[in-house]
Amino acid sequence: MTHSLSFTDDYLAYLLARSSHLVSEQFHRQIQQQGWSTNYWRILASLSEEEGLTLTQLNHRVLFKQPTLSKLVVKMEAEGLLIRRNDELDKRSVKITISSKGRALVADLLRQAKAHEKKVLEDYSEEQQLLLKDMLRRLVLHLQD
Amino acid sequence: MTHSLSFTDDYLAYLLARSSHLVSEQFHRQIQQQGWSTNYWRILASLSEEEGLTLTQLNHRVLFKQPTLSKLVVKMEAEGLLIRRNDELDKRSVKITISSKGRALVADLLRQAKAHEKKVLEDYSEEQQLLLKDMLRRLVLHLQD
DNA sequence: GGTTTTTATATGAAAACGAATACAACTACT
DNA sequence: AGTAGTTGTATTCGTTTTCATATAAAAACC
Repeated sequence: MTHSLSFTDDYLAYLLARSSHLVSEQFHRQIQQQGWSTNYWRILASLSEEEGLTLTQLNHRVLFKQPTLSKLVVKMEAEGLLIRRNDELDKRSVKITISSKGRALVADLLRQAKAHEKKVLEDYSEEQQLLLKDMLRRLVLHLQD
Repeated sequence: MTHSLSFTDDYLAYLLARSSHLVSEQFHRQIQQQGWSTNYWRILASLSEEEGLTLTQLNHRVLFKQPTLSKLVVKMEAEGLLIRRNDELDKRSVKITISSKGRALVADLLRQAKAHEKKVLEDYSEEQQLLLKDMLRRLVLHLQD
């Protein structure tokens, strides 16, 4: 005997948008109170994992529009959070690397992010957490081709 | 023997943001090619389920910022997609109802959305789909208090 | 090699957004 | 009733985002 759901309560895109929003909400406020934008956080988190990404590669991770990222990255370089340099092999490309200042900042934010996630998931068993994340990872893999 | 994951590949907020983005992406393009904004879609979809929502209630569903929704709703009224009227009981409130024009549009979009979701999930078994959605629903419930 | 097409990034004008605030109406408290 | 605090919506204005396009380099084609 299944309970009948409204469209939105059974619509995957909405469930994802809503849960994504709810999970990130408080953390984003937390970051903003420290004077940092969530865009910076996403960019730095991505850069902290891989060295010398091009703008396009970085954009693939942060999911912005290309002109948005282009401008943000210029701004962040001016603030000393990252370094842009032209690729030797492909002279159209810009390679972006996190700076030591950026690294220090992101280390702090990473700690906060982990702490926040822990709190968000505190009522979930280890198993449930793994299951949830695993399903999402598979969904991402399935869709990003 | 667990495979070691990078931070982002194991960070719930990112997995949600990424899957949300991927799932919605194509459908949003599809809507935009028909000349409609994704904001309109979200608003109309919410309105189609409940009559006479106030701006605040609607905003709770569409997850915008209040000034954004306030402006959008005025614009949409001018386009005949919805009706705004003052609440009798609480004269501060604006009650928003979908119009017949809005209803016709959303009916079409709802069909497209369902078709799109079906395609997104076509490789998933019925069971997996239920499991995924159920976990997300529970996450939303858990977080929205 | 020259031409066309595609790819990577930047830029400028226009639109959208959002923080702060204003204002009006409601609630709670005395 | 009067006052203080809260809530619901609109508006202003500076910032951010985006569409469209430019530019330059690389790739593909003939």
